[in-house]
Amino acid sequence: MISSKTKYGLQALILLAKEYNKRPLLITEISEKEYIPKKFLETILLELKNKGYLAAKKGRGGGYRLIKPPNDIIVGDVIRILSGPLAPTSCSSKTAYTPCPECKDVKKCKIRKLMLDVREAIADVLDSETLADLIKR
Amino acid sequence: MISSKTKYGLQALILLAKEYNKRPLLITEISEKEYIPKKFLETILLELKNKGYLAAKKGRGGGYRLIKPPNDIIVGDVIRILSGPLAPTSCSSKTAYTPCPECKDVKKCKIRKLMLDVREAIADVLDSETLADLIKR
DNA sequence: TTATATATCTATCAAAAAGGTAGATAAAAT
DNA sequence: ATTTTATCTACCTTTTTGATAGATATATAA
Repeated sequence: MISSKTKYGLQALILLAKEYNKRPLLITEISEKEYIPKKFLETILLELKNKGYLAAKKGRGGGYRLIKPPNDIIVGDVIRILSGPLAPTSCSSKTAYTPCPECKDVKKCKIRKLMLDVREAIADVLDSETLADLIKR
Repeated sequence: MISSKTKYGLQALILLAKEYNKRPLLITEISEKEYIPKKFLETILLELKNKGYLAAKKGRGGGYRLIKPPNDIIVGDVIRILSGPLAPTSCSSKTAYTPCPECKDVKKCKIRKLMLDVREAIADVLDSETLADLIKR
């Protein structure tokens, strides 16, 4: 299951993508439209800003906007930021590989082999989907 | 990420599958071979028994054994028992569908549509893999 | 320059889930 | 009867999730 945080982040990005190159959106605005707790949303947007996805402007006429065009934003990357690696186990992660502490022989582990397949299946979907694709669905 | 519980359960089932139609395995035995905390493993094996996957026998010469042959056991089903639905959101689950509480229109939700694809990708892998396949990897 | 509108920072907090453990009890075999 | 095993009852601790309150910094407009 993805966390509420991740879902909220995607919902916000979808709204922001629709206003790309138009006007910035306020935290309050996004919060109300999507029924996302405002203070929680604050922390999510801040994180996405710190990771280089959003620009923020304070004061009247301020708010958040997307930095990159929606078709340059890979959904898989957004989810990695908000939820961590896509892989079902750390030993099957490409971006954050670590072997299980008690694993006798990583190369022979049947569960890992299966999870590598699962990871690939998930990544195939999420890494070929941009924010622009998502909106068009 | 799958939980330790799920990983432990799969490890135990793999051992049990290798002894299918031979001898029952003791909790202690599985626990020691796979470095699984014994008391925790107890609860996992009990759950798999209650779901119809294992038979248990008390007393000397007892232990746990698989009820069904390894190629009749679908890994996806085992994971559903130990971790819950495969889908990334409840609104994208086939076996445990519930809409998000604040969702305006489930049919139009872009995130859900994406997650349905992810769910399918995961299920394609896990529901076509039996315990027998897993061991052969 | 002051007021107002906005994002940002600091510091917590509560609830739920994950990951266990202790110790008594029941049942089967010898 | 004794031993060996699973099972049940009842907790417990740590981590993660999902927040909230309140002060502060910064930008704009009057």
